[in-house]
Amino acid sequence: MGFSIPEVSIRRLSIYLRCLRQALSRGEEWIQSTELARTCGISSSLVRKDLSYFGEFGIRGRGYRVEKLIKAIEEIIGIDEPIKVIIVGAGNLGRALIRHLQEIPYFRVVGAFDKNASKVGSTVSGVRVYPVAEMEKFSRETSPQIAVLAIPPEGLQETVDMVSRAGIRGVLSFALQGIKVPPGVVMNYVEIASEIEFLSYKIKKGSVA
Amino acid sequence: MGFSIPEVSIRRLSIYLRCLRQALSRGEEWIQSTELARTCGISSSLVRKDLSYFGEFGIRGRGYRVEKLIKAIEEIIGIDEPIKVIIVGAGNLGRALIRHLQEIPYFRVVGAFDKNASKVGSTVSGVRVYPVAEMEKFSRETSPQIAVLAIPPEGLQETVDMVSRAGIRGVLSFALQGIKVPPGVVMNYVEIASEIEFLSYKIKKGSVA
DNA sequence: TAGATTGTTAATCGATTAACAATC
DNA sequence: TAGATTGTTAATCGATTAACAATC
Repeated sequence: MGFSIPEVSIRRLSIYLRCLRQALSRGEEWIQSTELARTCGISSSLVRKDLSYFGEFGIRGRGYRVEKLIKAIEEIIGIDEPIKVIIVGAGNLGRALIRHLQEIPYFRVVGAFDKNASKVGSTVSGVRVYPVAEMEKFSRETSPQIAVLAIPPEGLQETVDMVSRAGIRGVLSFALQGIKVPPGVVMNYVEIASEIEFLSYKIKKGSVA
Repeated sequence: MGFSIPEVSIRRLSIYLRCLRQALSRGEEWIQSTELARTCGISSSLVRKDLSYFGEFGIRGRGYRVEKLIKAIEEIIGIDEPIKVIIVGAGNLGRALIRHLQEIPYFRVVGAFDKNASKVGSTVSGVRVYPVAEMEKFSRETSPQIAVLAIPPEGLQETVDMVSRAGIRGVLSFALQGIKVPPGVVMNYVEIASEIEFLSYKIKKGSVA
C-alpha cells in the first residue's frame, strides 16, 4: 500500500450512512453524489473522492443505488454484523448509553459492568449489569468488540487495562485523562467540556464581530 | 481581518488548557512548548503556532508561565467567567450531564428543563428541573449562554427553535438530525454512534493488517 | 555574554476542489 | 446516440512542520 486513507474520510462515511438511511426511509432508490453532498453538507467532489478510496459503488450517468451503497459502507466500517458493545459503569451516563445504543441496529449492548454491588444484577433495557470482576470471563464467552466507559476519571487507567486484558480492542471514553493506552487497543475520546468550550469561543466571537 | 483562525486550533486550546491545569496541579510554574506538546501529543511547532494566533504569551529562553497561560487561554475561549449552561431533558443522559458539568469549574448548570411533569420540580446536584414552557422566562431572568440537549431526536427541531427564541446562541446536541439551525445560533454535535463506528473501522483494519 | 526557547517565516505535506475523460 | 453522472487527475487551498532570527 504505502498510502493511507484520511481519518476524516472514515468519519464522513458515518455521516453518509446516516443520510443514506434517511434517503432510503423516504423511499429513494437512487441518489447522486450532488444530492448526498447537499444533505450531508459536504461537497460532491469530496463524496466521490471519499468513496473512491474503497472502490467503485456508483453507475456513471445514474448515481448510486441507495441500498447497495448503504451495504457497502456498512461493510467498510465493519457494522454489517451488529457490533457487540459493553458499557462499563451503570450510573446515569451508563444507563443513558445503554438505552441510546440499544436503539441503533448497528450495535448490540451485550452487558454492563459496575463495581457497585447495589447496581449488579439489575437490568436496563434488557441489559444485565455484571460485577466488574466478571469481565474477563464474560468476554471469553461473549466476545464483545467495543467497551464504552461511563466511569469517573479516577478509575480510567485501571479500567482501560482491565478491558484490554479482557481482549477488547476498541474503547470509547468520556474523559481524556493522560492515559497509557495498552498496545493493540484503539482509544477514542468524547470530551463534552471541550465541545462546550468550542461553542463558547464561537458565540463569543460571533457577538464581537 | 481577512484571515481566520483554524477551527482545529481552537479545539486544541481546550486540550492545552487541560494539560496546563495538570502541570499546575503538579506544582509546575513554567512550561516549555516542547513539554506542553509532549503531554498533549502535539508537535511543539504547532503549540507555538496555535498560541501565536492570539498573541505572545511566552518569554524567549524561559517558556510560558503556567498560570498566566491558563488565564490567557481561558479568556480566549471565553470561560474566564463560568459559562451558564442549561440542560434540556432530565432523563438519564440529562441527569448524568448535570452531574458531570457541575464538577467542572468553567461551567455552571443554572437549570434543567423537561416536558414531563413528573420530572419538574425535582433537583439534581442542586439543579432545579423546570417545565420547558418556562424556558423563555427563565432565560430572560438568568441569561444562560449555552443549552445542552439531552432529548430524543424526534423533538430536536422544535427544541432548537425554542432555545433560539429564548435567546440562547450556543447549542450542543447528541443527535445530528437534518436540523435547520436558526440564524445566529451555533450548533455542535456529539454523535456517539459515529465514534463507535470509527472505532469499529479501526479495530477491523488493525486485525486485517 | 552564552544558552535557551519563543515567535515567525518558508517549505512541506495533505486534504479539498474543480474539471473532465470515462462510461452507463 | 445524447445526456448524465461517476471516478480520477491536476490545481488549489490550508494546515503542519522545520528552521532560524529575535530576544529573554
